[in-house]
Amino acid sequence: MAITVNQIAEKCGVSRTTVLRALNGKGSVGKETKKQIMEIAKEYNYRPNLLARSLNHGRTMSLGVVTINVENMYFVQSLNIINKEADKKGYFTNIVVCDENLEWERKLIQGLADRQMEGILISPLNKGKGFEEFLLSLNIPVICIGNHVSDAITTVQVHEKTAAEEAVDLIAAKGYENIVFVCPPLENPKGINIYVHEQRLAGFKEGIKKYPKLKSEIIGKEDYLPEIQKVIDAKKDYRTAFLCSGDSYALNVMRWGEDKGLSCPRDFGLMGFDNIDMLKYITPKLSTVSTNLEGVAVTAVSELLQQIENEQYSPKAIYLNYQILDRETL
Amino acid sequence: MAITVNQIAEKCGVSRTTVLRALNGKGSVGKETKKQIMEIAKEYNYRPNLLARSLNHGRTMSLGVVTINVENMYFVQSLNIINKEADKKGYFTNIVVCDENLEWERKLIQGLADRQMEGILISPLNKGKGFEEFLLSLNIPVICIGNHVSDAITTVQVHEKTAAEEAVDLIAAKGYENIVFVCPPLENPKGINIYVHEQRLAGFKEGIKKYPKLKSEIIGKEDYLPEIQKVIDAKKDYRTAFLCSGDSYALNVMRWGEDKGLSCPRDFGLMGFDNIDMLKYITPKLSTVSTNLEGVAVTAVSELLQQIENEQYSPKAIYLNYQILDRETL
DNA sequence: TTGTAAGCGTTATCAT
DNA sequence: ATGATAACGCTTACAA
Repeated sequence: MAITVNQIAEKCGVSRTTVLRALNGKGSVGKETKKQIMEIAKEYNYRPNLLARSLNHGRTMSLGVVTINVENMYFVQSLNIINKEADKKGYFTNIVVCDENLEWERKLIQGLADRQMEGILISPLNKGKGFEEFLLSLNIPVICIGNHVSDAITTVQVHEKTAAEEAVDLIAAKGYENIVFVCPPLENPKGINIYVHEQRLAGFKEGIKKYPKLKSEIIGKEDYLPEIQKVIDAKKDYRTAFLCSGDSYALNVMRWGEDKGLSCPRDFGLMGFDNIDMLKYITPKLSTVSTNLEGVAVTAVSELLQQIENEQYSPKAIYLNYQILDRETL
Repeated sequence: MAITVNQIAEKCGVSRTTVLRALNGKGSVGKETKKQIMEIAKEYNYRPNLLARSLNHGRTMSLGVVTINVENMYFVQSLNIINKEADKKGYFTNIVVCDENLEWERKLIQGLADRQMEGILISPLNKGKGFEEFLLSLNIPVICIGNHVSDAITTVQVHEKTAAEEAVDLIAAKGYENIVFVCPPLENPKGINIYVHEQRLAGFKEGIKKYPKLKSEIIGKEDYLPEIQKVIDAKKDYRTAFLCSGDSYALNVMRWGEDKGLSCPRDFGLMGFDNIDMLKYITPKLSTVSTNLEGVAVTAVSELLQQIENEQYSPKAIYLNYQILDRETL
């Protein structure tokens, strides 16, 4: 459908080399010849076929990004930033979405690699040795955001563990006597990568050690609202706060509370993780931990490009600063 | 870095044709030869270069999707659906994001076309004759979602105009005496495509005609909250409802109200458009119009694939059903 | 069973 | 100023 250099050459009765010179402005071309070439090119709306070009000089100048279901919107937010940063350096960003399915994720990553993306950014759902080998077999730089897969693959993250410790500090300082950590299932039957949650949990456990009088509990179930209910029902004369490993959990708890006529911080304290964008629409303002999405995205892209452009690179673990946001729910 | 058919052929001392036959399981290959080829391929993790393959048979089996800033999340929601539908038919989906910038949008679309996407899905920010010509110059099928660009380009949408009329009916039936339509700036200095809002506005105007006693007003400013304030301040003895052309507007109004100690429906009625996913986290439950994101996405993909696969196709305007959702804010 | 040759659209090198 | 040729990696006839 689209016109090619060869076709232009034929129409103009010159060789394709001449056409190229005219089009790309390199080398010298007869004035009249050039004019005619440019006219035809314009008329038929010539555009270079980037597949062919890439095939030729072995570079696509494209990055692949695997993102997940909108539920976990904290990653979706980064897409714009990634796109902008990549563009600054002349790279095109190809995003694919993976609806929380391990097999799909691999399939999509493979699809990106097969399409010759020069590097891949991913907040992985998969984990383990097999996945590590898979990523390494791609033979292109891969950067993990948040979730860690292996030391052989660069991860950009915030120090979730100490963030959780500080969150505990804050909650304790506010005078809560019982603190409940809410996170995804830890037994994790599906084998999903919940590294960040594990880190936060570790931080939580570490954090409460400092407060021997503090009661604590961990809720790590798919169906966590009934457990929350139990906690509230059992509530005696002490104040309880829920520290949720992810703002969505916290929002669900908040919504659940509203249905029961409970509000925070009056009836219980509530704190999330991630500081997702939609929080600005939520009342009361959720206290949370900002995991610095923007910084992580910028760093991840810059690191990826570095790995692409330097023949030699070594995997790293990069930590960015987080921020404890004490707002209205504690 | 990755191994190619030629390299395998060389290693095995056969021609690349033989290697291809072994790899693709077509034609007959000597048992031993095949075994050796497969081993080398496995060892070096051979994967066909899809750029080369596409270049060869003129098909990429890929779709491009242009999506916008997460603010307008109503489109982001569709991505998963689009991806799944495309995959069912064997297509790969490449998403790019455009942060509300007219130039960027064109650039990204061109980038997708240059990379030989076979079709493009877009909820366009651009509009007008120039943009229409641009899209047509791509020479590949383009489907617009929501916003209309030209009759020469297929649009999939819901009937926003009648939806707005019905919304007015609902609000009037609830006994409101003053109804204020909130939408983006209509003078629209940036030349952004606000077709859906224009349609809704038209529906609003049509709708109120049926209720001569109903007071009404239109707020179409970037900075609309002060105008809302004025409406509330001027409020006499009649009940006011805000019909917002987009749930984000409604949520902002709700948040604004909360800051002022006002709540709906006690102090004013509130209704949105789109039924974006995050509404489930919002209290009180926002009354809104479901613009059937899922249906639109599925239809758009199926229509796009049809246009890709049939040489001859004619642009259409496809309308899907919407749904008035009367919840708690009216 | 295996190989040769041409082609997809672009680019780079070397001649004329 | 212009052209011929080979190359990128894969595919598909068409031989041998």
